[in-house]
Amino acid sequence: MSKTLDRLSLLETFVRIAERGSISGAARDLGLSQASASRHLQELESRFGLQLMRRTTHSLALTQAGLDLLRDARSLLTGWDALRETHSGTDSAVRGPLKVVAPVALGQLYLADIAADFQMAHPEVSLTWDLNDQPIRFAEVGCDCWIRIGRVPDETLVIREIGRVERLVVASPGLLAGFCPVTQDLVSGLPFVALSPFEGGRISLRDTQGRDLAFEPRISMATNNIFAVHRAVLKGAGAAILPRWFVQADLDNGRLTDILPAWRAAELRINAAYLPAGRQPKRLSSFLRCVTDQVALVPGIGASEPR
Amino acid sequence: MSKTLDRLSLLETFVRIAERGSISGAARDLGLSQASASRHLQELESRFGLQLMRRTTHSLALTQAGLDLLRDARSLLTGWDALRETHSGTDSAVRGPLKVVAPVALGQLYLADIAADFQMAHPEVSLTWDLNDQPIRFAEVGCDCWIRIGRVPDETLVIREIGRVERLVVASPGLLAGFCPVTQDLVSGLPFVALSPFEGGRISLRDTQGRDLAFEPRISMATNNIFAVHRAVLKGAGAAILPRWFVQADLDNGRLTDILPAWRAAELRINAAYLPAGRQPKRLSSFLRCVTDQVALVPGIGASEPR
DNA sequence: AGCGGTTACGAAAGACGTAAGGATG
DNA sequence: CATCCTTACGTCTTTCGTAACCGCT
Repeated sequence: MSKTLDRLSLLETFVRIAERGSISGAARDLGLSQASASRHLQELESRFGLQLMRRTTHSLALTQAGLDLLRDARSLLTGWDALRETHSGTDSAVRGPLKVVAPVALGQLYLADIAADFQMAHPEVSLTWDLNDQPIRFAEVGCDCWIRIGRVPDETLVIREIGRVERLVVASPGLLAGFCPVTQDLVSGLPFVALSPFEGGRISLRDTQGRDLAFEPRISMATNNIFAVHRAVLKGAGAAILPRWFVQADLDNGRLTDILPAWRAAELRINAAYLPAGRQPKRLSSFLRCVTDQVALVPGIGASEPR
Repeated sequence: MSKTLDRLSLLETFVRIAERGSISGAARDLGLSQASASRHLQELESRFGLQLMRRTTHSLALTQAGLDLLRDARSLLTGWDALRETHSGTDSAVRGPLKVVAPVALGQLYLADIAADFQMAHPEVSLTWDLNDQPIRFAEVGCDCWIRIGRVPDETLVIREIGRVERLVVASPGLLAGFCPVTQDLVSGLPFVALSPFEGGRISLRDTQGRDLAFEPRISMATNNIFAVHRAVLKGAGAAILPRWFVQADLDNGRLTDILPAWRAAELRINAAYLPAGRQPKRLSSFLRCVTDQVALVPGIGASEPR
């Protein structure tokens, strides 16, 4: 067992191997020979006295121990990165790779603009913008920041609320022809277009005075894609609960109507999650600040206090 | 500039040099030659491109940059330590050095017992138990856990409440001869022995129903030592506000009286502070758990929820 | 003069890449 | 059979300790 091999380098190699699922790939990335990368991994295993990856000739799989280590290793490396940035004599700019995972719909509209602005404000940042609504295995995926609507299913991450989604009940004027004006009683008779996952088949609303209203709508159509919901609602296939930021333009030009202006579905939190490390690299803290600030300007997204 | 020297080792050497205030001393500690330790420091400075310590031939002084780095370096090293412990194949026991700074009075009585019990429960831990009521410069001192009554003057630390000090107004039966029973009105006529720092010369009490009572007592004696207060109060030099944990025995055997049983001075928080690192080494998390649990058993110290 | 930090030098350790070996889909 | 990981080997980098050098107190 060697004594002098840089411990952080060992972790870097390990993390890269885990990300790429390949020793030779990681070696290419890091400018090492395959042999070196392989040795690094062995060295790490030998130091910890446990197997991190199970090797079958043509594939690598993290062991449970490896999976556990992966998260902590990333956290530590982030810590080093931040330390290096904070204490480098030459004032370092915001730079380096930054991988963000965000929800599809939000991420391809407003957030995409914000992300693009951020990148252009910091040209030395190399931004990876992955849109994905599914829970990700943060530790394995190697991302720096995960933006998610609603609960973040990972207790090991630091969660920070960056906004809230105001949701309202909308429908096209056509659909409403026979219902005008819509009352609380009549709304339960409307067909609804549901955006999956749709919890329990019930819609729960609350009005400005805190009163509750719940009913089980007739679902005319269900889809997991918000744009499909949108088209269906425009055509009059049903009413729907949609985020204000998504339908604001339609409300303005009259293609959709907020049919129960006093009533709102529960707000959803927009959370940003990242690894706990003593400090964050500038590119991440800067990105979070940027997103938080910009998101607050989007109609129907109440901002939370920056911390 | 070398490329392969272990980055964490560099930081370790730097931290040790800063703690010892001497390169040769640190070298001895770490089992290196003076030359190596010196080179490590130079190497670190060269990598960061700034001067960490100002050397005059016979003394070392941290520069501001060095001071800043010190804290983050410790945090990172703690992170490595925790990672190594968490992921070592051979199940690691609670072990290693642990330096705690605690308040003098609390630290030489109940807390000393708790600390001793902890050490005996974990013989492989080498415990340094420094008692000090003054604010310490955490980053420089190199301690792992700082227990302090009241506010912890360091925003970079993680604070955790481990208990609260209930304080009551006590006096010796002798002093009370002419005042028995003591009423709210009469108490302001009593001489008081003050425990410095004594805020603003005023005593503020609150009763069980939330009513306030404040007065400016005549101070017969002021000292920063709680044992001196204790002796003076026993002899009848005045009443005093003292923690319940400190006077419980005297109350039980009648040498002191809780003269206003319905009234209490504001509770003081007992806080534990430590460096933010992703995870804590077992010896620290284990110590915190032990202290929190044990402190809850001391009369007059309300425990907070463990997290 | 003594103590402590820095620099020079030779020796030893070890990390790297190349290349060969072996296993799997 | 192509790909990918591991192992062996020779080279070369780099680090280490010793020891001489230099500056303060």
